[in-house]
Amino acid sequence: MNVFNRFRDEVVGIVADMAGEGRLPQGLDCSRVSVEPPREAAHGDLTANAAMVLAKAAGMKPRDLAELLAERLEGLEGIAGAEVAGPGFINMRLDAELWHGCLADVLRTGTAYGDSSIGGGAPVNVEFVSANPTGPLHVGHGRGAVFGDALAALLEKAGYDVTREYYINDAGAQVEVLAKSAAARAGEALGTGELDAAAMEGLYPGDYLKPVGRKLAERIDAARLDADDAENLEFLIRFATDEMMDLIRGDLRALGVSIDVFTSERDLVERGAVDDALRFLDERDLVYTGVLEPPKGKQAPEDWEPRPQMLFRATRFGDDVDRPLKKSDGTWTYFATDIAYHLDKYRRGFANQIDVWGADHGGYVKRMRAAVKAVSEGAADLDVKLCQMVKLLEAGAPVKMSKRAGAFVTLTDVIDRVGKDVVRFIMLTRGSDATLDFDLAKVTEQSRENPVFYVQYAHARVCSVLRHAAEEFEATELVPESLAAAPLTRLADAAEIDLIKAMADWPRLVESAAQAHEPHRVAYYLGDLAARFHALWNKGKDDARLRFLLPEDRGLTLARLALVQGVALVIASGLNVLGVTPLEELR
RNA sequence: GGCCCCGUAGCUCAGUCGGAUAGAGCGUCGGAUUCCUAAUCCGAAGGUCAGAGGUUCAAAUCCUCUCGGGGUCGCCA
Repeated sequence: MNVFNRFRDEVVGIVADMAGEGRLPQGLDCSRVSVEPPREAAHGDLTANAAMVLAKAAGMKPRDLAELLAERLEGLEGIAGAEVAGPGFINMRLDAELWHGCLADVLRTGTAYGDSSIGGGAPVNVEFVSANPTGPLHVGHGRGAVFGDALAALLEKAGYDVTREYYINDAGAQVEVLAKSAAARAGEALGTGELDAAAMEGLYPGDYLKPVGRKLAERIDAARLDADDAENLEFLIRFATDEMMDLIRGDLRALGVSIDVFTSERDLVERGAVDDALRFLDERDLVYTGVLEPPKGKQAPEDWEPRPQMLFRATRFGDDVDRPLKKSDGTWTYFATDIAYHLDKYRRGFANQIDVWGADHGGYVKRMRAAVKAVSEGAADLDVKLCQMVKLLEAGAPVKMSKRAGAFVTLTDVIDRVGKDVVRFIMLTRGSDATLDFDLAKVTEQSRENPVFYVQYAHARVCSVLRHAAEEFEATELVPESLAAAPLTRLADAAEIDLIKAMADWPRLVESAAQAHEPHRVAYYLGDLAARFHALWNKGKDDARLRFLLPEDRGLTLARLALVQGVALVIASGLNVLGVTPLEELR
């Protein structure tokens, strides 16, 4: 348990004890009581808001209640002092030994430090990427992939049972276009000559389909390339989407993302999942035939005509209008199959669902949440995380992406250029709902400006110190388990204790970032921890007594090695969540 | 017109289930290197948290309205 939760329990316990003694009312609601590090270091190590939160119900002035609680807290083991401040905060200082204990805990726990049980093993489904199987992933997909994967890892660290899922949109018109494009490329391979832009009009023009066409040409004869034949089309779609999914799986592998479950829209439709879902809704009177108002935009679509449609009563679940389930040609809308898909996820045991989408899908959030409420009868919750655009830059100038020529910058282009670790870290240096500038030149710079480097450098510096130490100490003395037994009480400088406090904050950060579904907080935390470490390092330049390696004092040296090893472990623990490999050396 | 996201230092952005004197990097100015990687660090200056009301012990954070930027709006996914 982390130090903050531990003392929160103490505070709540004291309130209960005093209620038992009749000094406070029974049954006070302590759910809003928190124990946190104060914003100002001068206010001590911990601060509790209990007195302010409980004052009204207790019928006391906040400061009077705070005094009562502070008196009891002061007597607790590990607390060096407790005083009332401001409107009724209880500020506590902790014994240095308690912080030394935290460091020993880090060293014994290793990169598992920060693991939490708040998830309680509850299943969570994180659906992300879900790019159409019509081509390689581009940079925007990459952001969703990194975000989803890191969020999944964060939730795992917080104790959830996470499934990473990819929804393959292989049933719409776009895969027919793909099939025809692949057939055209196969024809090209069979000797009809190179296709120009005009010949690819309305098809996917990218070069990535040329090898698919060649492969297709080797498998079948020209007669089967006629996509107007339904049976042929069926085959071509299967073939081409399988090829595209291989391509995408390769892209994801290059990014270090591994998906647990791929679900095919086509399979869902074929096994009747959409009919099932719609029957389910219909039985509850949530489907009806009606006519929608035209959109009130300044330009109503020219071909708009009022038409009776099958609609879902999304307005009953907080949406603004009811939503269509069938297109005019009688096939299901994307929304209808997506309802079936989310019902399928719910029936597989996921009452906790997270979807990661691009920001251009923002208009669908309400209806999808409405649908999840409907098909689970209120039992499931869907959180949709929208990832904003990535602006790709080259030394400050926008990188041109020509979609028309099919020559857009792919995710693998970027990974090849800067490496998967850099891509992953940079993608997580902003909240998902902020647009992200990704400068190809800057992200590989070795400077303070580059957060990836800055954090990696801190880790590498620790490794460098340990390499130097290996000249004076046995390898067995330097492993974390041995360092946990070093004379840690000799760590007495305020900057050293501050560094431990920063480490002690990691478990708390894991929990809050996981609950907020915000993995970028991990990247910021690591930047902060790295900064504190670099600062301490430089103090050793001003004052040689603060250096980590002191030839004349083996005990203190071991204590400091324990300290820096702890930093490296926490950084590694955080980088593991982000899916970034901690480096032992920078060149 | 409806809905969603955003508006915080000159720039790029953190901080938002309400907490004390609002933070970081860059940029500007001034410093630190016979030394465990100066690839780093220390200090200074820089704010009407878009604006106006409201809720309360307490608002950048919650509510309402206004302004500004972006996204989106049946038969694309």
